[in-house]
Amino acid sequence: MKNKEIQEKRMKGYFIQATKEILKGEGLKAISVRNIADQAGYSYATLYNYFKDINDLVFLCVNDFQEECELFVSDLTNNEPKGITKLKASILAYIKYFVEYPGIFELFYITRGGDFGNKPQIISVISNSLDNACKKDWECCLKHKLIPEADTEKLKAQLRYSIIGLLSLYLNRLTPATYSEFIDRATMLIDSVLGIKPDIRDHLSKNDASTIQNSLISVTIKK
Amino acid sequence: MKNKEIQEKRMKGYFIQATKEILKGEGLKAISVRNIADQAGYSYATLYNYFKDINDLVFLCVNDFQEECELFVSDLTNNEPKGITKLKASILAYIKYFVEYPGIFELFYITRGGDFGNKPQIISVISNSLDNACKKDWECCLKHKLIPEADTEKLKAQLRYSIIGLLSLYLNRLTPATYSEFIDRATMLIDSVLGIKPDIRDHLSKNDASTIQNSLISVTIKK
DNA sequence: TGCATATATTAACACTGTTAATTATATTTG
DNA sequence: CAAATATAATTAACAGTGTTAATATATGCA
Repeated sequence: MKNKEIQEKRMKGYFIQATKEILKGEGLKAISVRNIADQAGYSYATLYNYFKDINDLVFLCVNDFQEECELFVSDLTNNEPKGITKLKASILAYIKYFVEYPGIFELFYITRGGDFGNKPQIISVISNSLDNACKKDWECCLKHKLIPEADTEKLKAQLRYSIIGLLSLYLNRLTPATYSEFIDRATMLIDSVLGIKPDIRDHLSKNDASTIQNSLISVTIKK
Repeated sequence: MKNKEIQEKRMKGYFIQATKEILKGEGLKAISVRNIADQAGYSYATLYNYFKDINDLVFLCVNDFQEECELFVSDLTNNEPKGITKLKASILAYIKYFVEYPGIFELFYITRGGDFGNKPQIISVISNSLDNACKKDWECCLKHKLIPEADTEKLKAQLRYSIIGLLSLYLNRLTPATYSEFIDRATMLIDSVLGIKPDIRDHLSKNDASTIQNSLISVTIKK
């Protein structure tokens, strides 16, 4: 029965779409079985014919949001000069995506969705979320030897963890209290992890896409 | 009326104690007004005579847990040789505290408790949680110039954020999947932030409390 | 069309936080 | 000490939550 599969996929799509809209709009706190079903135009119990529980449904949105996030990042950093500067811009854009959609941050890093053991694919997407959003930039930096290959994994890990922490404190604990202060700290954090000196060149480089800049090698922790 | 104040404080204490027990035991998911009231030996509505809502009550536990955490850290690191080694051990102990009590981690860094604007004291305790748990170690390292003073704030920030992220991924996303792997990553993270080279001395140093070791100065990002 | 199957819906259950009304308990006053 | 009052604790109720079982509706097939 091919029709059945098509219809089932369509139905799932309706619920997933509804869930995504609520998550991006009112956020995770507004997620409920009845809310989602309303938005999808069905009764709340119908949902259980297609998903085993509400977590199952909610976490299916992760893939779509990761795609959207990567688009968001590349859109926001298109004009940046390649190299460390663009890597830094991508990380900042990644941060801004989750500030714009706090519900998606909760979904990715906060909410405990019960039995994760069965969904290694989703866990993998989440764990590699930042790395994938900056994939091209890392490759570029490696290719041009702007970052020692031996350090990349350490740096990626440091960035992955510290940016989750930074966002957690800001979104969950209002620390720091203002957005501009938050962006300042984010910038400082990225700079200090990547070993970028606060420099006037940082402000000029946006309009200077000719050369690849800021080699990291000279300022990295030595082996 | 002095008696009234004493009695009120006592009553609050009963509920706070009950909340702490549940948080340390079954965790935050088991927290409910009726649950807490049961544990305290009162009816659920009685709770509202002493706390404006359940968040108000739950977040009053933060202070106690921070104290307990600092004790936990100093107990676990008493035998470590002072200096970078002890600082590192303290950070690891801090991590272990929250792995032992995931509910307290949720309370500190995850749960959104509504109107935080009115509780800057609690926010402050949370924001400075790690720094305070390692306060003496930082002071020692600074005093003996094991870490350049100019770098301390950056390093503290990096550690603060990345350890929250590390714990989030492990406790919320089971990444990595095993405890030993997690501890490995935690160790690597601390080492790479503090600039400690993986070294045999790390394993020997536990029984060598004679000297202060591992000066950071020579391996720090240069100014 | 009539029947069988699959799908959608309503009803119900056990929870949640919170408030209002009610009962029980202390305290103060005559 | 007894009665009136104030205070504290309790139960009842409401509007939510996720989930399941029973019922109603629509679909596909002979």
